[in-house]
Amino acid sequence: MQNRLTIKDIARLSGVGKSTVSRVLNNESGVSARTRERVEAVMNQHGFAPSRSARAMRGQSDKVVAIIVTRLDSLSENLAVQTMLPVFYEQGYDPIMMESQFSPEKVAEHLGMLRRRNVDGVVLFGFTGVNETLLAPWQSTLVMLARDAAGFASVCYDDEGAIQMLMQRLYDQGHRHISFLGVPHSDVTTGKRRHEAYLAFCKTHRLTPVAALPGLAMKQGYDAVATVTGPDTTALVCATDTLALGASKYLQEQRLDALQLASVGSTPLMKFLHPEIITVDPGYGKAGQQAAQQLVAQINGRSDLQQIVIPATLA
Amino acid sequence: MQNRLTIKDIARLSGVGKSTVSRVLNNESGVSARTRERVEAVMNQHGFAPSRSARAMRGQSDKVVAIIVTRLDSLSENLAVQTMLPVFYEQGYDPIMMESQFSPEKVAEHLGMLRRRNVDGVVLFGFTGVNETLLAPWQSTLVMLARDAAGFASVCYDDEGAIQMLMQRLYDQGHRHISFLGVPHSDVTTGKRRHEAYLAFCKTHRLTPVAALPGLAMKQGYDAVATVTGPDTTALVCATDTLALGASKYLQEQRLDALQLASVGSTPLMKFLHPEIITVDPGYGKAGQQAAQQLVAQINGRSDLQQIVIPATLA
DNA sequence: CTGTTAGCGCCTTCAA
DNA sequence: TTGAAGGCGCTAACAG
Repeated sequence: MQNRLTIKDIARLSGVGKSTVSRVLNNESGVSARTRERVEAVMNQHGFAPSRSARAMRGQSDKVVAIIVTRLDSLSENLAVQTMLPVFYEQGYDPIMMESQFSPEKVAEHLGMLRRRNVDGVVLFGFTGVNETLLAPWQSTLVMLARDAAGFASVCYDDEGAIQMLMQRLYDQGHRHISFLGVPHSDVTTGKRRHEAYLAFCKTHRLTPVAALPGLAMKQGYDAVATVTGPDTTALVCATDTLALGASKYLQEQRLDALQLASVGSTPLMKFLHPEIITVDPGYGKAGQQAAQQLVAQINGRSDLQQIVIPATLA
Repeated sequence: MQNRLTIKDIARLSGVGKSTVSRVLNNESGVSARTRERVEAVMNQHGFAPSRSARAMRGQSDKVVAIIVTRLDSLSENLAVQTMLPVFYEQGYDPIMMESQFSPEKVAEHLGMLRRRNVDGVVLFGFTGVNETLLAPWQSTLVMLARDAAGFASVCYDDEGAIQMLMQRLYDQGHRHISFLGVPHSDVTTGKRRHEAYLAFCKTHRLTPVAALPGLAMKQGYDAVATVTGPDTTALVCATDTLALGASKYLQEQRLDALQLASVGSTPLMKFLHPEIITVDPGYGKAGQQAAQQLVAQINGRSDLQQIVIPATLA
């Protein structure tokens, strides 16, 4: 890049010493109001911006964080990332993005690179298989999203609450034969917790649970519908919007209009394509914002490792 | 971060001078094989990684690039970003992501920040309204995607080719009343070019063009279908997958199964949800990769400003 | 081939 | 309240 100004230039231009400029730059006390004003004037006039790398070198911090999403095209994760970006920018952090593609190896690889690169912190969208020992070095500078792990800060969704809300709503509407489409228990949050919340509700309300846990993919939802719907089934709860999309396609093809779908996750796509599906918003946006704030606070040593749970809301 | 090793440490540990270590680090010639091996051994043994900020300061380059997408949840842009990330990592660049949300002001804001940050280069997903004078300072370090602009490097899709392929396919299947759903001409590529390619094909083949250019949104596609379909319409070409999704929903609701849909953009979601739609792949993945490579080449002064066009392929 | 020396832009003592 | 000097980790001259 071109000849950028340095504090030395600003110092010369405003007739003071380098250190005074530095003090002004960092809002340090011990500079007379007049001097400060003058220096600031010169800075603005020339659009001066201090060199990041030079500051980083002295301060030991690059002001860089990483966001590791599972997939760039995850609708829910997108909503979370959308809200965290502004937070990071505002705080002067450069957020670099990476994709894990649900592969623990990729995470390991990425974290290795991030460590070598001396990054300040990481937001990691959790998934089944992330090895916690791998994360150990990041304990104080990592925020996990969508999952919790002992000893790590995290921002989770209210899995139980979300399912409960959907079930209650369906129950109130008179449904008594509600099936469930979910994810295997190896996935603790989206899989186990949501399924168990479903079972718990059934038990409490004396309903007969009928569930399948095929996985996260649309196709899996599509294929599994038949296995959980019988002649008297009136409603179907899906653990994720992706599953619901798959299920919905199946129902449409089979002309099973009568079956009421419900699902966790109300993304814009879902709401447009299938406004008839009852959805609950797990609070993706809020989660992203919270995660970013939590990470920044941790980096600055202004916060303990918190385990935050975002409340769900009926959409 | 902790006490990381420096080249000075490595030098001491391997009994050579700092500059020798530096030479090894940068694969410079003029180091005896034996010395090189020894130094490399020490480096590996200690997992040494040079300080980015120090190098940046010396070299005037932070090795940081920015990717400005229009929206994080754009399916097509996601596909492109997915392929460019690995390229940047491999070349040692940190890619930071930003969202323009189709707002020229946001772009201006982001570019300003990036300039102050002294970023090395930018990949910008173009859209209607991006002010070219705004981009002037980035002329040599910017690659525009999905649009071209005089004086800038760009990677574009083959708009004419894509539409032509769809039309030809439909024509071959016997369709003679093919309508078109597109985007206003203020959008030069997705709007004007695709529409004109449609018109051109109609002219050549003596078809009567029936078109509407509502915009990019799903809802707009949904709403506009009725205006371009009559009793004898047998096919409908959509300029984007988003429009096709909207149109498809309308057709489904109206039970207009007979109408053959076709669209530019074959994203995974489309292919799952509507395999019956004829799609053409504009080459999003390839485009991302090319854009990243082009940008890196430009940054290193190894390339002129090229205007690349990605060939489309029937999916 | 290899070591020494001098900064890059900034922050941090230490004197004045 | 201020300026001068030193050094962060690295690279680029210049000597050996």
